[in-house]
Amino acid sequence: MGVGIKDVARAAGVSPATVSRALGKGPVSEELRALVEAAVRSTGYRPNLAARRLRSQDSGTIGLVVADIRNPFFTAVSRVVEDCAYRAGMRVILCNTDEDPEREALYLRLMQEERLTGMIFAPTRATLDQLAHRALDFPVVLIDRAGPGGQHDAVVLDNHEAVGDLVAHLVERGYRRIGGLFGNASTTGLQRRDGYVAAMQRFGLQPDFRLLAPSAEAALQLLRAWLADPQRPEAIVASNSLLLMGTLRAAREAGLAIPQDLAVAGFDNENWTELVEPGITVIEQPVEEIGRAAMSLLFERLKTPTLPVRKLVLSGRCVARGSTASRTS
Amino acid sequence: MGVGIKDVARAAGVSPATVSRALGKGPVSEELRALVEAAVRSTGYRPNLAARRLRSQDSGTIGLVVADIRNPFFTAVSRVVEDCAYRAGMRVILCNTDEDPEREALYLRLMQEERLTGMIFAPTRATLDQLAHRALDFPVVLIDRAGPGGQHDAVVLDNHEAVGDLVAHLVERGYRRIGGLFGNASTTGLQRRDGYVAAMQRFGLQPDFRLLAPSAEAALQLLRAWLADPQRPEAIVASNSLLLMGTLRAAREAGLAIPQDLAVAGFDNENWTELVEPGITVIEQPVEEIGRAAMSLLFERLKTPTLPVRKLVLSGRCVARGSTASRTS
DNA sequence: CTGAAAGCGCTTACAG
DNA sequence: CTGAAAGCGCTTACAG
Repeated sequence: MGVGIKDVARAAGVSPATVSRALGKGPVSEELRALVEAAVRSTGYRPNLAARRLRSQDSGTIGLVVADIRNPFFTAVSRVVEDCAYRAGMRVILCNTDEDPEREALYLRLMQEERLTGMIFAPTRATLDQLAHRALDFPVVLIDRAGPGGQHDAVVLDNHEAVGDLVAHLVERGYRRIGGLFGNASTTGLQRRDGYVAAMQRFGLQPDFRLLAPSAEAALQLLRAWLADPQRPEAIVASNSLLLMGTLRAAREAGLAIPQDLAVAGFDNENWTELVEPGITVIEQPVEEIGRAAMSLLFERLKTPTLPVRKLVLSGRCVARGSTASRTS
Repeated sequence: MGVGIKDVARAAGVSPATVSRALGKGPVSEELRALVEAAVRSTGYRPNLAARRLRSQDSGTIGLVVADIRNPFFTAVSRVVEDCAYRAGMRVILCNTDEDPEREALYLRLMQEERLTGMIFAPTRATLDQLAHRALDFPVVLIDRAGPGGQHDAVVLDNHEAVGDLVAHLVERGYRRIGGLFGNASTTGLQRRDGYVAAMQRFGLQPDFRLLAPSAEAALQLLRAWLADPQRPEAIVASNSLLLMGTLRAAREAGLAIPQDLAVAGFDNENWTELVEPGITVIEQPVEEIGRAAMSLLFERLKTPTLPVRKLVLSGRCVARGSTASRTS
């Protein structure tokens, strides 16, 4: 079963080569093109992409490798990436690594076997370091996480600036003991930690932070102890939406009123941060732009492989809400 | 560039056929297998999946076609589906239709060109109706949406029961004028509408519902008028998390206290429904089980194509929260 | 513009 | 168990 290009050729009374050209960009006379199109319709022919990819040596496939599609940041980015890809006639293949370097290595192998056209990757620190040594057969654009310098194009948030905005915002409103919660698996968490420390020192304040697994549960556990401390922070800055959610849960559990007993600020302008009362002050990332920019960098790299490495650093937007209202006590 | 199976064969001193067998499940002696494995390592060989797929006539690819990956229900299901697929050595290719029948048709064609092994599909009503006529070359498992009978395996929520639980819950707590908000693009919205009407009649109450586009914005707009009506409902049941979010926004905007001025209940146990105050009463769907069951049905269908059509109807769980506390007035 | 022929990189009957 | 050969369904130089 399965009608192939030869069946179409026979039905149209032309050669398989002509069918191929009529379907692609090859030069064909209008008459033959019409014959072929009619034959395609009458036979119900559908090209076999595996054959096309093998022969043309072009998989037309973008790999998108992220920590977890359920992280809303990656959900949003993936939607943009897929729209861009389909519009360009390409497929995307998505992998969730759960921040596990072994799974990252596994999927990198898989991506090679797919003979990817290009990849968009949010690596863990461990893999980011190795990426320099490792030769991939396709261009890579890093998103969300990238080291200094680097051999790959990247589009990231200005983490230093963003967390600085958050700290400044809190200081302005009278908070001094500002604690930080940062993910320990990605460069992003560490960059935000660095930005936090720098900002605190700029204000002459004592940094006080914790690195932890980037999950709501981990944050909740850690904060149970931290918030019980008499020297507990007046405010918490959380470096992603999962940690932020854990922070909110912990505050509720401890019976702390926000912001009177504990101010809260974090990253990612999720729906719930607005719906909760009081609303949570967050840094909104330009997710759409991040996705589009990553695809643009990739396409430009494919067109001109000799381009110098480019790193796009985008600014977040501080959305101030009730969770960081001025300290009145 | 690119080392192929022939290069490995030469390095190992065996035939390409033997390399292929050693890498696959073919019968090979232990000695030759070891030679091949060493050669694979020394050459850095990675199989070309396009070639393998073409030759073996097995794409090893699952299509997952949903309305929008940003809908948390689909986000969660997609994660489960991908885990199952990768564990079985298969790839998944994801498409977002935005409930647009034209895009659904486009992606169905694409899936045929990919020579899918199988597909998991959440269709709109329009496409669901056509699916009966249309011959696909691969098995399809419907999720979230399915008609009565049907020629495809399916796993869906017991919508009738779930919405009945919600209505009963509200009635028990003293609400009578219970309005309904249902999506108009999917069978799910209509089934929940039907369940709502049936439940209201069972309690001798007057159904009062609206069908609308399944978006928070549409719900917000519609409710601006509805909630201004002096005969406005005492409670709103919303048929998915987007409509529910719009409902909450509208209530806030209108200055209505929940549940005193307006009780609210809906579908999908999103994080925010718990974090908001009061918490929102919702039907929790067994998303993990839905994803796993869909993959199981698909794999069993592939193994035994003659199996009778199976439709799995799973029950939701009613999570009662403050948004539907007993009516005190 | 068109066709005949070669070949992309594998797997799989077919012999042995 | 192993190898030589054919072929999956296309595209693309190569001639004309």
